[in-house]
Amino acid sequence: MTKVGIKEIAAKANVSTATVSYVLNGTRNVRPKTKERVLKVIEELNYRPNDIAKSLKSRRTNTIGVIAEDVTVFNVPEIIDGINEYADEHDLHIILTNLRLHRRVGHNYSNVDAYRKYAESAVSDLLSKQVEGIVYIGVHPRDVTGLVNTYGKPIVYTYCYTDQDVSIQYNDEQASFDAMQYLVDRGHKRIAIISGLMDSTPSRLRFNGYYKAVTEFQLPFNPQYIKIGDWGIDSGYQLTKELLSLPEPPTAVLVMNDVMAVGTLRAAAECGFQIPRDLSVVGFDNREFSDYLNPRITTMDLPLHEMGYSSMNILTGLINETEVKQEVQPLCKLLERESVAPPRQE
Amino acid sequence: MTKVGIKEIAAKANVSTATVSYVLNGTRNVRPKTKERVLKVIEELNYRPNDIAKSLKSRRTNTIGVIAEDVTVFNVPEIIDGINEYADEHDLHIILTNLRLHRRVGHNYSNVDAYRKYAESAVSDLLSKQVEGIVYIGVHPRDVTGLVNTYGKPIVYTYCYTDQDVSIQYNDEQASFDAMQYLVDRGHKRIAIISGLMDSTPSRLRFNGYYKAVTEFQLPFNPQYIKIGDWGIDSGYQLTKELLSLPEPPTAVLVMNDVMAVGTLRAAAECGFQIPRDLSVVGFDNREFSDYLNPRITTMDLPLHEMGYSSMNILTGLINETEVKQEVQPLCKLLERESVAPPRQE
DNA sequence: CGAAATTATGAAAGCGCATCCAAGAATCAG
DNA sequence: CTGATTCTTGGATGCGCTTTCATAATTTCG
Repeated sequence: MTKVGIKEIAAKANVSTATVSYVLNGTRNVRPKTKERVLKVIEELNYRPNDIAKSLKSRRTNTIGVIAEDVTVFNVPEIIDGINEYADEHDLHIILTNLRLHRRVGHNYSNVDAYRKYAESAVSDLLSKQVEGIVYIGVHPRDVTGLVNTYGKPIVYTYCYTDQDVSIQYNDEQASFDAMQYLVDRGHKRIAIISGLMDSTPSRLRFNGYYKAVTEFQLPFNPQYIKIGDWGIDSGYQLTKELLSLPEPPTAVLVMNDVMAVGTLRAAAECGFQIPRDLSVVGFDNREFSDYLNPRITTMDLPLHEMGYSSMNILTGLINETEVKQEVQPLCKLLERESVAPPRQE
Repeated sequence: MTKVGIKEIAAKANVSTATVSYVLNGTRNVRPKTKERVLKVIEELNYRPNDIAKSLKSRRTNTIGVIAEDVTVFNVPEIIDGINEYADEHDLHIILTNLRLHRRVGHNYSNVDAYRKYAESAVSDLLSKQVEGIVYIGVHPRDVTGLVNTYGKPIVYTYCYTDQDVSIQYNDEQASFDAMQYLVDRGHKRIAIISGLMDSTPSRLRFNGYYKAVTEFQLPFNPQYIKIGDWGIDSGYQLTKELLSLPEPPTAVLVMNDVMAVGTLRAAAECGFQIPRDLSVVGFDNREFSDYLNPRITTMDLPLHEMGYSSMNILTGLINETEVKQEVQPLCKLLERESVAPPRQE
């Protein structure tokens, strides 16, 4: 099985290498007879074009670099899947770089400097590989402004915020507002919120959505209904306990991720609050387990697939310098399940 | 920002392109003075080597193709992470192809022919990209013998079985036996099993482990304790109900995945069985949610990361034709949590 | 039927780099 | 100081392909 190239094909088919190239790529008209002859030899010799050589000459690799901060984090695979769908449709290849931040710098991603070196080295490798653009997938929707220099190659960030480059992120504020509206529609007025850490942009945006709803729907604004968690299960548990021991506990709580909502469920059970009868709960993220809990949690589904797909769409626009499409911000969608009911009559 | 190559460097540093190449790769001694001069120009011109050209000439791409049947399935990201760890350590790159079987052929992967074309096209693309080897990640640990022809390039399968090529899979039988041993050690004798579909190799292997334990520990063998589920939550629910309505219900049940175990929990709650007091449960897979349930499920953790890492290790051995290492079969590890207790005195 | 228009093919250059072959510069032994 | 030895550098080739420029084959049509 010796290496067979365009040259061998040409020789055996009695044509020039140019002709072989033309039939291979359909770049130029070739007489049907000649074409057939070449094709036959290609078949016989089981020829497979060498994309490396092709790329060197044509200066196109049809390859996109994808940098994921950590593929093991729940949101990432679905985003990658969206990227893949686009790639399949457009005959693009994906080189995946997994920064493995989780393992390398732990869970504190707030200090961008701590992992910039990994990101930069990843970008550098990708540029050497001649990718035509880069998609950067964060694991927390936080601010990564000025993270890496791509030396002119287009880059699109997703699942994180940046103001120097393009970034695709769902509408956090809207999602939060929508959840509130859903609760209000069912008659709730005393609605608490368990937020994530406030150093995170989406926490602030989601809080904005909450506050906007409070104002717009003229809900009672009770500072004690506002709790700041740390995204972890224990803080959900702890803060829910605080909420439920209030003289006038809320009838519903908006929890900024499903993990904390698990804590909420536990706390409610311990305090003798039945969900949703005594307390309605809306989560965020639509984690798989939210459907396995008892009750099944009503939660905000994130448009992850769309974010991946859309990132690629924008990116290829940048690459080909075609008309920059109007970016439509992907929207979250509330998944109705069992953790919300109207408030009890008092 | 015009393209700068080795040639421009050479010109500006007053050396030949050969010399530049030598300092770049350290392939040959270069006088420190010359070296420094070249390095300085490289710095100044912000030169970045072109891996495409490099690969064409050197005939090495340092690139491994990874084919995942579906990246959104729970086991895959962790395997990829293991692959990445190895790749990082050995300066290898990963081209990821996501077959997206989930979306393209639904959940029935038993008919290999249904998706062979996708696999073959993926392999073909990867070979054109001149990958040095391929890792194939299944989503069900099933038999994929003879799936694709790689035309001589090494391929390693993981999370699936094949007997024509190398495949890395954890020891299913052992895992099942270990779980049984754990239960027996705590005093259980009447142990039921809820298996997955029997068309799957691991189901059979795990059943073997169960049966081996029954024999070895001289447990009562009750055919009614053997239930065949379909991996889904409902079947776990249904079969547990059947188990619990037996005249002499089991004191423990080994459930072949955590999803079905969720059904077990629900059924037990409905039947007034308290877990673990009235029924001990051991799951499989260590899904994230198994730690969020009430009680937290004791489950078999799969060595996914190790499988990825190990696959790469074996694969690079194949590529470099070094001594083929003795394959050590990765082992599952029981995660003790709250769903197992000694049986009640009767 | 023959010249012009059209279509099909080839020869060769070169993408950016690694590396072989040879030669020049520096160093050393005596 | 000279020839032998070692260290350092360059010229040139080619990896497998695309593409330009030029030429040959075929068709069109007056």
